[in-house]
Amino acid sequence: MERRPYVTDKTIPETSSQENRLPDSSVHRLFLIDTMGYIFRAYHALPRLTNREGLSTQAVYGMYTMLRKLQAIYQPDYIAAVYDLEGPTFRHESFAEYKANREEMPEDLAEQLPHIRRLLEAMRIPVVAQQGYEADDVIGALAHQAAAQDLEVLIITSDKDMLQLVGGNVRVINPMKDDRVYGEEQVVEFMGVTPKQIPDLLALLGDAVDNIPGAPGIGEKGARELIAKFGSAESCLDHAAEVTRKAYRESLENNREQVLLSKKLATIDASAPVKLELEELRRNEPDNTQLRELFREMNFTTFLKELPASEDTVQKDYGTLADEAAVRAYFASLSKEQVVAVAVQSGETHSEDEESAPAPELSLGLSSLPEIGLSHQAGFARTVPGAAFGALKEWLEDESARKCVHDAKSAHLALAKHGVTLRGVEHDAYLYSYLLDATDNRHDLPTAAERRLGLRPSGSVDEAADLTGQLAQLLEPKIRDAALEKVYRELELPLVPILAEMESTGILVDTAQLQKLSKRLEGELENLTKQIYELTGAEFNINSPKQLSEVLFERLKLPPPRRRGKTKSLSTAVDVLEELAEVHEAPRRVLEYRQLSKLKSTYIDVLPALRNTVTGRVHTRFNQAGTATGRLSSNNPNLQNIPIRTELGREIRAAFIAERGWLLLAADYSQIELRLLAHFSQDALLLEAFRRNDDIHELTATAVFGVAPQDQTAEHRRRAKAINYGVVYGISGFGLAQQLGVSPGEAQQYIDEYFRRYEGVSRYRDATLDEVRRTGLVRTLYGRMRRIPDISAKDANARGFAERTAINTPLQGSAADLIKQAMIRVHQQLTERKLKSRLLLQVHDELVLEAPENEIADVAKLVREGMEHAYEFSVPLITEIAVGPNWRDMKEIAPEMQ
DNA sequence: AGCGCCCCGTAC
DNA sequence: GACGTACGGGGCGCTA
Repeated sequence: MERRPYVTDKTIPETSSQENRLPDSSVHRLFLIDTMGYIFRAYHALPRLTNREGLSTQAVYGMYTMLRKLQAIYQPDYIAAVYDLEGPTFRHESFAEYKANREEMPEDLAEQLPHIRRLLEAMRIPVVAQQGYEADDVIGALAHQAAAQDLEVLIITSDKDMLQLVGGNVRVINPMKDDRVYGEEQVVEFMGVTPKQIPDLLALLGDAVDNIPGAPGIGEKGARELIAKFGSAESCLDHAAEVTRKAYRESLENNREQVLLSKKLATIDASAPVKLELEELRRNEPDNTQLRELFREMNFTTFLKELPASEDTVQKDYGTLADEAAVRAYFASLSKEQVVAVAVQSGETHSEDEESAPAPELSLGLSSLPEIGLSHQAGFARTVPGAAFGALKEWLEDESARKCVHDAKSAHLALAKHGVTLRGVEHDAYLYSYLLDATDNRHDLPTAAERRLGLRPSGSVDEAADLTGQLAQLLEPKIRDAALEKVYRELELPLVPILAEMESTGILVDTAQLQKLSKRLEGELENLTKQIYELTGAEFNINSPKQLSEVLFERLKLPPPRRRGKTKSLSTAVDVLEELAEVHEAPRRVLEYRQLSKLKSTYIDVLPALRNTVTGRVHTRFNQAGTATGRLSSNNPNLQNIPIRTELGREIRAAFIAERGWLLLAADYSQIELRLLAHFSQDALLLEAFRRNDDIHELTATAVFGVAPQDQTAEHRRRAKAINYGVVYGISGFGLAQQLGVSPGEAQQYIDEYFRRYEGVSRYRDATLDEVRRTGLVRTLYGRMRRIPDISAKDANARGFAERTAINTPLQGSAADLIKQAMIRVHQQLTERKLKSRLLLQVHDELVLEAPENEIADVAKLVREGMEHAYEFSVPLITEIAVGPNWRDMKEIAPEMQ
């Protein structure tokens, strides 16, 4: 390697004296790293950092940052990471209590140590340690020998004790403080004594960390003065009588042996029997492959990007199956158990002729895998041409042909377009990735390949199959280790074809109705705009909160809200405007404008545009890997947030209609999360209430406000309902106050009373939080998991959020598990009974189906049974079923009507 | 022009 | 200063 010139002005702070600069010479340089000392300090100094599997990583991160930086600045020729070994040293022999009050190493630091060893190995930094000696002594001995050979020695440490080694060619850098180089002059400047006097200083001062006693009553300032005056600890003791200050004099006189012992303990023993083998410490080029692997595991994406591109991203040469015979031969060559990774690419080729329909195009990549769980051989993928379609279809539809895919739902949909029903999928790397880290919302193949394999795919279908196979091999054992097999096998995988079918069915939307609505709103919005301009005397963009805030609070000087947004401007949120509406007409109009404009732009004008021209229906996409709790999400369009609360909103809902001769059937779980709370907490009051089918909000109003049901007002009920749901959300006084519009103090009283009355819920809350603190994660009914790393965060805000998440996720997530199970049961029944009725939508606690009129009765019964008995709980589940021509005008079917 | 963030509002 | 989970529109500032 080319030698860099010695340290330049740029790398050494100007503030220090000339001594701070290393002499410009051809002398070789040695780094000696006080490894454990640095690790401890980095661990405590840096904010907690974890990878996506919950492993703490900040010490590894700090270590690499430090090494990278210091190596770049100082370009050492030789380097050694010095460690302590377990076991007693001569210091323990002289003083039994030495380091006796050391605390046990925190678990989340201990777990990082092996990875730091890997880091050093990957950076090819040799590790040095000597039984019976501490790192200090080993460093002392090595520094001593190296200095004798005229090497420049730089000791990397945050330990003040180590400054005693400074002198001549030996200097110290404290990377936790700055990147300054401490030579003799800086030590005197910093410590007030010479390097050689450091043990004397410590002899008086002691060291709480190492349990070295010192001379009680003598502090930093006193010790420094005494040593400066008398030169050494021994001399201080000999001249104790001359010390004027009484406390110091007596301490020196009474602690003579203790001071001498302390000095012995604080003195670094440069005679440790360790021999400097310079050649073994020569600095090497890092092993980038190992580093890449480590960074990927640690999730250090910025470091990953710095590394030179991986060699294995070069395009592999995949084979081709040229004709039907080749395809058949390929499948014939596979054993029955062989899992094959499949990647589907479905596109459309547009011919020159604009009029003709685009020709569907399908390409597949196949990669045969060794049995999942066994070691993976390099993926070998084959692209199959269209000519062999028949043979391929046969295999794809063969339930017994085991397959592995990434995003099975997309594969189903793509193949369905070509008349192929995909069967035999066992492994879905997309779902594996999601279940392993639900907090991350990107699990697509390129992202997963980059994160988990460190590969940047080029995008070919054969390569996709290869990567799919590799990912599944990597993730499947992790699924087993994390106990996620149940939720995968019983819920997520069986759900895939059901969701695919729901998406492909779509729902009918009355676009003519929406267009009429759109016209009407357009006029109303125009009116409101005019009125608002008149009322405010300004023409501005009402859609801009920033401009609106300026008009309301600067121009009109309306009373500003206490709450402001994250940016400079004051909040114009609904609760703020409602308050202002009492003193000015404009905010009222703005609220109306907002409502109309929101509904128009988000739903009314969007839905017709998203209607499929072929089916005439709207096909949402359900994301099965998009939420942290296990819920589905819906987009393009989002059909899980269609308005229901306002009259105008319900107009939109009315545009969702059934086919001629069919009806929509909607089935809702009643208060599902509160029932789950009753089940998990086993709270006596809640259990009893649900078993008797009592009104749960009424019960809470009675419990919290002490008002008998017959005396309760609507306001009592409203508050009780907010409290009940507040508990599910991980309630805080502040949040409930916000929701109810009462003071935080009052809200807190409600909460306290709630937990006093619902003892079981209170115990459940405590137990859940305790468990999260122990395990760092929560689980749902089916074992779905979510990591909560911030549960022990120092930041109270972050910790509070973690606690609320910890309470909410098992409830919301179990409700998600439950309805997924119900969907599987309902779908199973519909298929088994060969009914035409079909699932259309899932809205978290609601299923929407479309049924021919003559199937309604059967379907209502089957849906009720499928939902209410999807899982047996300590309380009954209640489903409310309603039927109608559209999603607004629905009439309930009571169970006794069936 | 495209992207990402913020504010806001819809659902459960 | 947000009691939980989402998606999305418009504004707006940042990059190009």
